[in-house]
Amino acid sequence: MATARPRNRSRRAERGRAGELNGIDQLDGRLIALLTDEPRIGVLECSRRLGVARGTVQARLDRLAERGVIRGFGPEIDPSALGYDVTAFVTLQIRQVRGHDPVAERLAEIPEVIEAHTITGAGDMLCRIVARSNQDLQRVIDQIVDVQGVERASTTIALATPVRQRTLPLVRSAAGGNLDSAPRR
Amino acid sequence: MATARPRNRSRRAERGRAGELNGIDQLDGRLIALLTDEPRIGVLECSRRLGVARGTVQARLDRLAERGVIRGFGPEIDPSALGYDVTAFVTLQIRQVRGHDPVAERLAEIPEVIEAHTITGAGDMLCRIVARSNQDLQRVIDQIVDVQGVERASTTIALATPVRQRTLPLVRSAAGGNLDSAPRR
DNA sequence: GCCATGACCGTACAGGTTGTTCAGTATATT
DNA sequence: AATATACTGAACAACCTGTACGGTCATGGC
Repeated sequence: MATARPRNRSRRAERGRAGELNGIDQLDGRLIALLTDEPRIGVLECSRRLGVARGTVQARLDRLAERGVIRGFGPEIDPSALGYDVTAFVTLQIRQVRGHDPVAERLAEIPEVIEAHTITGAGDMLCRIVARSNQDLQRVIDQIVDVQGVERASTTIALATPVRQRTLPLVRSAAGGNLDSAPRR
Repeated sequence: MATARPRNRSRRAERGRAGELNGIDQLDGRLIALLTDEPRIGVLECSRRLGVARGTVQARLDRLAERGVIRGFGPEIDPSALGYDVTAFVTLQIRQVRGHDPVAERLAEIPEVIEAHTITGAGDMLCRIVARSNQDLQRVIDQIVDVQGVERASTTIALATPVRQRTLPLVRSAAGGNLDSAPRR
């Protein structure tokens, strides 16, 4: 039963030289999918589930990490479990004197600012913030408005999150198709 | 040198009965901080770095996971490494016939929709989406507008992300203060 | 057609880690 | 004073990791 499993025929064609930059093949995709819903399993277990050799999984993981596709395996913290039940988006108007960066630096010092982007359109920056309550939200917003360079802030509260942050569907479509579990074993 | 290390005096006071819901003490915070910037280290290594017994780290992790503070350790995927270089925020106006949910379900079927919230204010929903290029963005937006119930979509492109999604500062302030590395050992 | 290359497989070994259990000690609560 | 909880330190077997090796196969250049 040694050579029963057919090799992936035209792998090199997909990854070899061309397409190496963004390439993600099905195995990569399945690996990511597997790790996404059972993150604590090890390399060996992955190899068993995916039906490939351990070294292969190891190599794939290394390459995915190296290419930056997998940025890390840090713990995902749920702010609401820490008492930060309110999420809001704040659009900032910024005094166009010295650009966004000094503002961003100040924003970064506010723990409740979870994320900040510079944007096109009506506003200049968009921030995601959290707070312990609507009252607390006011406090956070005040802090933001107090930042040098911020002219106006308009806030929108997130009521529900029907689609939670996710990337798997993206991986799935980048890998081309169905990433369901293992072939056998 | 057995009992040299002073115990954390008033731990029970913080966690015991009251405050148990959101409580995160400094050790929890340090543990999370540690795992955040070196996610692949194991329980044993954590215990060494934090200067506590292995069982303690294990217990803390279990409890944090159980309480939902740590949602998981899934791989963080960088969409831009997959070729999705463009990030945008789309505010949706929804025909108020049957609520948001049917719309959310449709949105969830679009891989490029990374996140979706229902919101207060001018719009009804706010989505974060990604695309391979500005052209591709048009395609994604079209898909969104095609969703039954979506009346209008106004899009804002994220140009830069000076503050990347983060939760550590939150943990730091929830745990009360400085979470820097280990005490000794 | 031949060979170098890259990806994969299967195997092997040492060393470290995990899961688990246990008794012992300190602190806060009753 | 008794009890419950949290932590320590130690022990054990089972397992996994890092690493290395030789072997196979398909691709692409010579």
